[in-house]
Amino acid sequence: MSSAPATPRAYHHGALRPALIAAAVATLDEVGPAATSMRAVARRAGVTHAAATYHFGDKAGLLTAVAADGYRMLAEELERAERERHSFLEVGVAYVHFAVTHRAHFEVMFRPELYHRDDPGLLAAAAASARSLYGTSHVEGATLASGVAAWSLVHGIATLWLNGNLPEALGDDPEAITRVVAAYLRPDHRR
Amino acid sequence: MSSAPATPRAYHHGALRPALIAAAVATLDEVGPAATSMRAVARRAGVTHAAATYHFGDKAGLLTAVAADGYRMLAEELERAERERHSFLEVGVAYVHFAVTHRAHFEVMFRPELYHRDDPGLLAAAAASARSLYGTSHVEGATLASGVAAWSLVHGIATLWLNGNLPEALGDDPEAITRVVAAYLRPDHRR
DNA sequence: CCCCCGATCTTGTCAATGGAAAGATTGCGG
DNA sequence: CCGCAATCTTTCCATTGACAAGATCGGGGG
Repeated sequence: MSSAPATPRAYHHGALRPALIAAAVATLDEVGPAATSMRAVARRAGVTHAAATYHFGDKAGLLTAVAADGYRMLAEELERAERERHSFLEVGVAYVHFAVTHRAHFEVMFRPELYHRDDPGLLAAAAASARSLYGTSHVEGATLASGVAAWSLVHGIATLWLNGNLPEALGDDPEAITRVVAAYLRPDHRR
Repeated sequence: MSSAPATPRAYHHGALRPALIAAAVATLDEVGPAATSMRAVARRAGVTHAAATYHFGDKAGLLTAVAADGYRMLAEELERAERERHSFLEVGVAYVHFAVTHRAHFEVMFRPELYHRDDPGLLAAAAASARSLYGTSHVEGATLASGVAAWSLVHGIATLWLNGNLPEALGDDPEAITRVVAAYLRPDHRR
């Protein structure tokens, strides 16, 4: 009866690909992108590093999958914020919230030298995120610039926060900081 | 007479430390921080990898020197912009200009996991940069938040530009983009 | 004047890494 | 039921960062 343990550890894992991605995210969260190695990720997933190479080609391929997942999740969170809060500011807050709660994904996403920029799946996911950020209207000129201003502001807050570069006097809640700091954007571009 | 060639290549280099830093910056500019190795930097400087280890302790030590140089140069450029242009906006433009023209320094500076954050020389240089950014007045509350807003905005523009994430419709001049985008900051916090 | 000592740089070694090649194992379709 | 392709392992190689030990140089004290 007990011929099949809880984790069969069969020769064929069955779902190694997502398991490796999860292991990569966990490792990235613990030691950061620089110190994350294919072998450590594979060890965490219980396989050899060559198994990871088989599924993703190379290290950049693995991180490409992580980045694509990140863009998908970001698009979803931004859309939900837009849908539920109906506020441009709260979309920005959601952006910072994503960066802080999904640090591994976020850091990989904005370090293009780590992954394959031309991956089709990644490009599609990134485009979806951009749509959520700028809104559904692909406008030019002033509206585009205002969207970039809002994105740059929250992106700056997120990266500076993650690197520990924001003054301590602002407190330790990045979302609250976003609300305070974003107040210095001109309000006339909000919906 | 010709016993001393142009570059003596003596056993003692004479100024290996700054030469290694320059080689590191050149390598960083060419292949990025991830692919920069101690050995490649040492090769470029014409010495063995162990020579670099002797002068900087480890790889993080070398990058600490690069980051400290970067903070010193940034502080200088920001102060000059403030002195010559008398405009808060132009200080932000100078920030983006620094990031684009000193990409190697900038990328290392804001990747703290790459260097020794507690290095005294680095801390001093970073503090000088922060002073130039926020102005000489160390105020709290609203003024601090407005300074962080301006910093976050230009930092976001700089990092997004360096990663190629800004829409192409904005053009290819990051300083011009900064002037356009920064217009969406409330003007009441400028001097 | 000369030698010694410390600063500087090299050689050699080691474990870990990414990648590639080749082989082992498995399960599925014909 | 069998062959075959997908999946995973083993093995190997060049490179890297770090460390230890040795070689070389230069300047100051005797």
